Amino acid sequence: MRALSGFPTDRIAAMPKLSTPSTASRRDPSETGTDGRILESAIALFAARGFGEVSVREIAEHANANPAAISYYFGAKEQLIKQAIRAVIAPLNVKRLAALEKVTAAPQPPTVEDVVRAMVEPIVHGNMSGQGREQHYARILLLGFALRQPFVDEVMAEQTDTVVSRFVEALAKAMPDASRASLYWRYDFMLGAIQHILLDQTRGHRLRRVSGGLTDTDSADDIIRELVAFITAGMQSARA
Amino acid sequence: MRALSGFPTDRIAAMPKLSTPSTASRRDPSETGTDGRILESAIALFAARGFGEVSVREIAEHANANPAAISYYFGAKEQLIKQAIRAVIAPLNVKRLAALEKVTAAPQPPTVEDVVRAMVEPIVHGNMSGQGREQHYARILLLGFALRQPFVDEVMAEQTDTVVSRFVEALAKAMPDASRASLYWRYDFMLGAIQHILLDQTRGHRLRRVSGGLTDTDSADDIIRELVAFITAGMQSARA
DNA sequence: GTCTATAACACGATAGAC
DNA sequence: GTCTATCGTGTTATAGAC
Repeated sequence: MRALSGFPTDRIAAMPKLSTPSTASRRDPSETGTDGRILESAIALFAARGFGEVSVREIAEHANANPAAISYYFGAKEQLIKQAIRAVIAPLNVKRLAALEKVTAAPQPPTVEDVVRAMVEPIVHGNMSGQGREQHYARILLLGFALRQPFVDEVMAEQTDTVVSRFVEALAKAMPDASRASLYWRYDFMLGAIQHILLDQTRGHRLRRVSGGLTDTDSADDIIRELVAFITAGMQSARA
Repeated sequence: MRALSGFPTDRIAAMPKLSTPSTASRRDPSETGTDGRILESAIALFAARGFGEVSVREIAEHANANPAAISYYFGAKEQLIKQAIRAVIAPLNVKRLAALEKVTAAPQPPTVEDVVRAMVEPIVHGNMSGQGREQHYARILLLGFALRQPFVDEVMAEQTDTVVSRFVEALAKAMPDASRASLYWRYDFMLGAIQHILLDQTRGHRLRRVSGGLTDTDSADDIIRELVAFITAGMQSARA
């Protein structure tokens, strides 16, 4: 029997060296150094199998590093998880906000579809590109939700709070008659729909199977087309 | 440091006694016996903290049973997880199908909203009732997705495949002009939106926080009203 | 049928040499 | 800055007494 271990919840290992001044964001790991390799391995392995199911030993091995290097660079496993979540979400947020900027820069207000596309396209393309950290977005986010630990909520809030408000603001411009409350609800529904369909790949293509092959959940174009149509219509519902 | 262990992936413990003939469904645990108490404890603890984060020792302790009793009744932890998933999904499926039956029994075809309500209301009420196994639906489902193990896909398929086809069938009656492919896509988006909003409670009421209190994610009525409006409109999108 | 006791093993973290 | 060796603790699963 192989025992799969998790991470500590009742003790926080002291972080050596790197002084962490104020916020949760410590120094970014270098791209090419040992710390960068560890982070990259951690993201890939976590995404594939889960935070608790992957041991730091295994991560070190995959990164051609020593187990002790993880403690050295990241302190405890919890910090490594936090960094992994941040490293996956951050680049996607840059793209999302850039896409939103583009559609809200014009003098005339954006359409609902413009705003929805600014959310959908970067996520779907990033998640399905097959390269880069963003390809693990849906899985890492899911694992973060599943973990249900305060430190996850912290890093999520740190990374996404401004994205939410910027998008809701843009939606309000596109739909001046909608209540702010409804826009927040619908923003959440949008994220849920996107997140869920992107996971179909890692769930044995369940939707493709039950639909008898009518849906190709490996096609980014199909997913985007269907998501945008559904969400745009949902956003503009007159009722509620 | 507390090591949080998972479950075996490379060996399946032999199942004593209970001969398991063909399918995955062994004998149902009794309601009141030791096996029933273990299952109930497992569901509650798993839902709260995750499959890998809860040990069988802890489950046994919570159920006032002996650790060995879990091996005796369920074999390995994996079987206990499987039973827990089944026990949470099954009663909800009964309610969903009953609600669907109700709206499709009439001679005239159901409206889209009728069908959407038949999906949304049982899940939201079940999940937010604060009692019964269904209250753990969203969490257990999420944890099953996160686990990404074939045996999870099996039990999910066993439990939900007929639900999908029945609902898509009903949607087709309500929207005779929509393509079957689009209905499958949209069914999946619907589930994603429902699943995601129900998790807000266990994520520190993130939506309520970012919306400045405009959204009450503890109100089943509010959630249902907003979900039904969004999904019904999304289902009827003309494009894509 | 239920429990005690334990086997066999993996984990995270770190001390200390280099 | 990196590695070896190890500590202490947790885990699942089971053998064998009752």
